[in-house]
Amino acid sequence: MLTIGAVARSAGSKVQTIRYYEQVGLLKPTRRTKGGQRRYSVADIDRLEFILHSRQFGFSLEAIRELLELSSGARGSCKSATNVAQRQLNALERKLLLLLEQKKVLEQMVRECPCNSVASCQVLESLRKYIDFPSSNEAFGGQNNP
Amino acid sequence: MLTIGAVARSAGSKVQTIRYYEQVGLLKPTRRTKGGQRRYSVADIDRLEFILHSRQFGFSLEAIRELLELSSGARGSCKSATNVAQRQLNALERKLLLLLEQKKVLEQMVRECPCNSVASCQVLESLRKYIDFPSSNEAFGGQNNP
DNA sequence: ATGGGAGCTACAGTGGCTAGAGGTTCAAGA
DNA sequence: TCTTGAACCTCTAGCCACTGTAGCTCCCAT
Repeated sequence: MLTIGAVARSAGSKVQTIRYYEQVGLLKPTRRTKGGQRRYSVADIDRLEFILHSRQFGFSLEAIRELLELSSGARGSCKSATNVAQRQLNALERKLLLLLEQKKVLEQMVRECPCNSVASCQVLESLRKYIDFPSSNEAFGGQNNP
Repeated sequence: MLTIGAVARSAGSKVQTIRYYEQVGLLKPTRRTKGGQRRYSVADIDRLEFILHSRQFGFSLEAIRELLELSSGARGSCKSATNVAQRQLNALERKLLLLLEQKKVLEQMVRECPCNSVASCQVLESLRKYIDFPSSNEAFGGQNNP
């Protein structure tokens, strides 16, 4: 039975994040002391770690909700979990293509800039003239960077 | 002198986005009709396109503000613009490393899953057991995915 | 009994838009 | 000139996944 602070330290997350996961229903409400403080069991901690690991792969909280349900064995199969992972992988690949393209063009911009005057700055010039690269308007659910 | 709708169509953005950029000060308030509707000059449109191009490279609105100021030639040099671009490139590279690592592990998970039973699902198993990969806590300013 | 670190709730803010409500304006056609 | 109705206007709320703060209360060691 650990306090929320101890759990946060050992899992490498923040206290607020844990409370947030409870608030949005990813973690079940834990046991509480008389005074209302949360106390965590091993099962609670396992569930939190599952969530944190999943977040590391960029799974959205919605996807994690799905994975947790599958993991608890209530319904669905391994196939469903693999589907969720595959969807994530597809999104990841689209994102990667986009970023690689960005990188390529940015590198060229920086490389080609003579850095003499603003008037002839290659970076600024490119940004003024730049025309869309192909695979731009892709959906990629909520990767955000903490 | 174009309407906001015409500008949005031709630039491939949304009307709300343009108004938003004005609201946060990236676009200067434009000329208005007697009735209060915005009308855009060529210079206004150039500025908008500069912003949209920059967004395509993942520059934050804050960075774009800086680039716009440099672009207008008020102060700063080409070197500063290149610095901004270089910073973006560095962030991009960190992000790419992270995503590539994610991809590698996700692929392995999916590949190795026998998809027979939930009990032995490789995906779920990995998420339960997974331990941090190295370069995780990197800051990468507000790439978000529209 | 007391001090203080750690917990609690509730709410506001982040970035970069996006969507909707509810009202006004503009320009083309009758 | 009048009438449509599409397009404009402002304002506000919502998205995601947290993070930070204010102003409390609790728990435990001394």
